[in-house]
Amino acid sequence: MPTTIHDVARRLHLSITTVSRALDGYDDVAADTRALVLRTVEEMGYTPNRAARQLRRQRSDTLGYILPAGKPQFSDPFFSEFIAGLGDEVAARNYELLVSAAPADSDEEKALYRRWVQGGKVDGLVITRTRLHDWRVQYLAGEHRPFVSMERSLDPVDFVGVETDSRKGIAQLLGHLTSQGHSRIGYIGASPDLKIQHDRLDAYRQGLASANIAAEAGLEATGDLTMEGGFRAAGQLLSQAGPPTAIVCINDLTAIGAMHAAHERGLVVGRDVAIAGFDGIGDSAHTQPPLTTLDQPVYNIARQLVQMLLGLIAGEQLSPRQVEIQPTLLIRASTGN
Amino acid sequence: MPTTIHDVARRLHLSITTVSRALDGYDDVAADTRALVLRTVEEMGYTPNRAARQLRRQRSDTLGYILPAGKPQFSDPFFSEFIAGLGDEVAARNYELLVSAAPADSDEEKALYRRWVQGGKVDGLVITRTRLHDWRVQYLAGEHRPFVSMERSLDPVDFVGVETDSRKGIAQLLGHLTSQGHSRIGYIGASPDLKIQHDRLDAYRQGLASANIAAEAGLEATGDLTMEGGFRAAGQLLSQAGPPTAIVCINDLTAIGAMHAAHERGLVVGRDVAIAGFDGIGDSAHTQPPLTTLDQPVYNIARQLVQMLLGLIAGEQLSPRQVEIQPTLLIRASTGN
DNA sequence: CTGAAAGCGCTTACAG
DNA sequence: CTGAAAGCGCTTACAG
Repeated sequence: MPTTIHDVARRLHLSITTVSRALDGYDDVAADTRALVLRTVEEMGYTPNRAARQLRRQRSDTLGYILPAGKPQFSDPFFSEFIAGLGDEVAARNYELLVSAAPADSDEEKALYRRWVQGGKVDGLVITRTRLHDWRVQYLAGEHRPFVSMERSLDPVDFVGVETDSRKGIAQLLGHLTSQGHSRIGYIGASPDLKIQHDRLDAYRQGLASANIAAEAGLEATGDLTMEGGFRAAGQLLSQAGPPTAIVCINDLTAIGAMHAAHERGLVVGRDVAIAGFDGIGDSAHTQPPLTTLDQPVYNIARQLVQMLLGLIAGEQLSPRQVEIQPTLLIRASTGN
Repeated sequence: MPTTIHDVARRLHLSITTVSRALDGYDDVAADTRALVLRTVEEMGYTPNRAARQLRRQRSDTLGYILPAGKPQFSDPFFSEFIAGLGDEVAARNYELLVSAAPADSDEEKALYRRWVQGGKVDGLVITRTRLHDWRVQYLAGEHRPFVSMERSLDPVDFVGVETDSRKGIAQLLGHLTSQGHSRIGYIGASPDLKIQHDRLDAYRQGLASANIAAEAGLEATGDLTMEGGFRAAGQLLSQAGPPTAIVCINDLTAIGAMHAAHERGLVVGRDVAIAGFDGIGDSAHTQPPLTTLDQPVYNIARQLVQMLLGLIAGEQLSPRQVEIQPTLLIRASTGN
């Protein structure tokens, strides 16, 4: 049986009230008493029972994050870094992080969100891979539950969170590619429901337009944010008549898969075909050749999201409520020298 | 304010006792009453408050997992896959998974374990990256708190968990390398505190011995399970006089870093130098060249660990209490054709 | 088959 | 400066 506050109080011939107040730093406790309590608590290895505290305080001191998808997408290093950021910031603020996984827009996902919110498991939630019309956003806003999101959906909701500006970064990347002489530039995206697909495809088309290059439907392919998806989509692009000489990918995993497809066809990436990604995952520096990518500070974004969410929970007036991040173009050998 | 059991009971003119019993599937509730309760609960979107249930039942229905290390190691895909396995199995069993991260053997790590155990946050814990003498193991055993581990420590404790047999796999790998004509075979490991380092270095030496190759201290290097560490250690091995023609690495990340170091020296991996890893992370199939590795079914190991842990918590007699896993040698281009 | 009551371990007005 | 008491929302013996 773990030690309870009663055990501590009994040992010291104090009331549990005093013990509790001494621990929580109230200033109406005698300095001697507080010191005694702290010492004894340390000695006895007492930690307040979280469930009791939570029930009484009507909050859980826990944030929730539900990863999109089961196994495949999970292993995107993007998420490892993201969770690391969430975990570190949460720990620094004495909160806990509850993590689970469910396929995007599935019944499991809905059940999980409902259980966590209605069961009071979490005080707030972090959302990623936001969809254009996102059930989660509408639900959480409707329940008046604090949440922050990476990327906004189109739902008419007052968002708090971080948004990556794909537009400028991709324009910059296309500038780099056209300056290298590329004019047949393809794009591999993902499901049209995703906000990032919406933004990045749009940015790609705009970038072509401002370089006076006509868009071609045959140069746009669809993956699923995984290496496998990138591999397949690049296979299609590269095996058609008039293949692209450069491919812009929605994320790094897609790009790594695309590189693999190019290699398989005997193409030398960086010489015969240029390939670029988005995210700047750690592995992107270690591929062969190293991958040109639009680097997002994922770890720091995660920490910032936690800070914003805790601010929301504390009822602070945040400003700004939306932080815009500019990705950094890292030019590496996969798009020539 | 979320709906409580009182709201449901009031609406139905029933007692909270009956509502609770109907929901929990007790068989002494009239079929009609149960149906009514279930329907109403669905309608009102009621979910029992977890903190209250937990406090009353004296258990949390939550398992805990604390990742080793802060940022760097975290991004090992090994852990993403591992957490995915934990998450999926936990969800299937209606448990929750609490995840945090702390550097191995640090004060933060100790504080976290103590907080979770003593505060009743978790009913049981999963341990990985077990050290030869592991504080966590001793602590949890001393507190009689259920836990399972991947790899056993040398502590005199009755372990439940999964153990990968490095020996046979590495023997097999060395057989493969010597059959390719290699006799100068190096090894890149990690901290000697780690059980896997202990096992794999030992297996490497034994494998050399049984091939009648004398061990050379100069062919053994130390990394830290990251690409960076592998890169540095391989740099040392390859820049000495009489460099190895093959390198066995403690894990895949180390191997990927080592491949990078070889490339940088103008060596063609698979032709000029053979490099092999351990883990079989997804990326290992997509490196250039693809990486020979000892594949562990990480995702399934994680699921199995959860099953074992839930068995322990339920007080079942497990058999076997230790499952031994044989890794599968995947021969790919990084060790020749 | 249903309900009244106790109690899990805390925190926090309130009284002195 | 300290303590007695209420109550957070459940589950579960117990009584009928």
